[in-house]
Amino acid sequence: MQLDKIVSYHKALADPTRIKMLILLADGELNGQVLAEKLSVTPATITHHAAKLRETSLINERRDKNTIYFSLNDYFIKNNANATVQLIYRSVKEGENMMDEKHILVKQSVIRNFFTTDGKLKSLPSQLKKKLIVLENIVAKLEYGRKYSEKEINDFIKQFHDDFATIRREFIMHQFMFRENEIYVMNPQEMWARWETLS
Amino acid sequence: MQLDKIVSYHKALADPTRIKMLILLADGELNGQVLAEKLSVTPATITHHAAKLRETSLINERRDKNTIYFSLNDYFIKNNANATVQLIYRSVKEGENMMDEKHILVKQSVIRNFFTTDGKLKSLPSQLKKKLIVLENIVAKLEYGRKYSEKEINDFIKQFHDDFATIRREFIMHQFMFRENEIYVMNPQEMWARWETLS
DNA sequence: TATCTAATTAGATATTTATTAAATTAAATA
DNA sequence: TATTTAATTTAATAAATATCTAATTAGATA
Repeated sequence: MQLDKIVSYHKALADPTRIKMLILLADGELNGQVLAEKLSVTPATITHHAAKLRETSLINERRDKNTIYFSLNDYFIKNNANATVQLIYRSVKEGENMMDEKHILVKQSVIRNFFTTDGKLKSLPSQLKKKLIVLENIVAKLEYGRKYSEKEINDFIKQFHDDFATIRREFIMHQFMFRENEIYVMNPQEMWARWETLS
Repeated sequence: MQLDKIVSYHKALADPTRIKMLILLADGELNGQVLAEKLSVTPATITHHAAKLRETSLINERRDKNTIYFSLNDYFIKNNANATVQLIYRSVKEGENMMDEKHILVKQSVIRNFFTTDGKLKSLPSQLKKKLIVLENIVAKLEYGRKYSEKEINDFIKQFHDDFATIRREFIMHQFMFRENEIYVMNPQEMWARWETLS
């Protein structure tokens, strides 16, 4: 029954250590030892919490040799443009009242670092959070509601970067756009959800 | 610190009795005795849970003589347009109650009208509410968590209707599924945020 | 093979919390 | 005033859970 899923979901987020884990992971993947160190708990405690977060699909895991790297589940980022995610993205280690301005500064800094002065994209950041800022900055220049052909999208992206195929794929993967029958449209939710999440 | 607020918020929603209370209150205000009766707990338990919901501003109270009526907090309604609230409201808007079977009849009626006896879709309803019922009924037959190629999705849909392209687009548009890089997956939220499946 | 490292499991403990019965409070009414 | 009704508080209990230490597992490497 879906009631249990709702309760499990909120239980997963109803613990300060787990929220802190998510905040740390929002900055990039980390393994158990490092999480334990940063949160001042033992690795066993991390295992315990990771299990809870995994059960509700909030994190992913990747194994490299005998180290397991945890990361935020993209789903979580995409579908939770609410206060919790805002906290996870803003709060972090800095002071709390600076968060709003701080985040805008971060965003401006990312844009400054990854775009040339005449608006071309130098390269796509590998860090998820920065990548989303870059993609958002590009997609925001599309006309909302308009349908684009694949060629139009390619031409549009080429204004910013030659590798239009990669960026077009990122739009779809991160749901900045939908594609159907070779026609591309912006995700309508994009207009507010993404902004809430990132700004 | 803001972290505590977030944790408290999720703790408040991390209990089945409290979620049920909110679902009941979404239908209109109720007093403690009635809530206790409907939820099969004692009034003392309602007092306990009401305190938790009040602490996180999820409910309001109104006194009339010596009866206290609880209701959902407007703030909660307006500022929590997330899956949990949507579920709480959806269940009410459809005249649905956890103990009530009326919504199942509505769904069965739609399914009877739009599907043939051997499970084929006659046509896609134009009315949104009915369309969602139909789409839900189809998508529920997919394996949760499995990744499907475009061809697999097409073949799957063709079991129900020839116009797989339209239906596939509807899946994406209404976010019953995600597509990433030619691979389709069910929206994980589907598991609990949308209507419960028939079967 | 033996050893090292990261992660998990098992067991124990302390804390939180959901629930109830019983006592108490607060307000209305006969 | 005495009674009734709804809600709360109190005290007790049971269940869940967060955390730790110690032991164990799984992989990689010397």
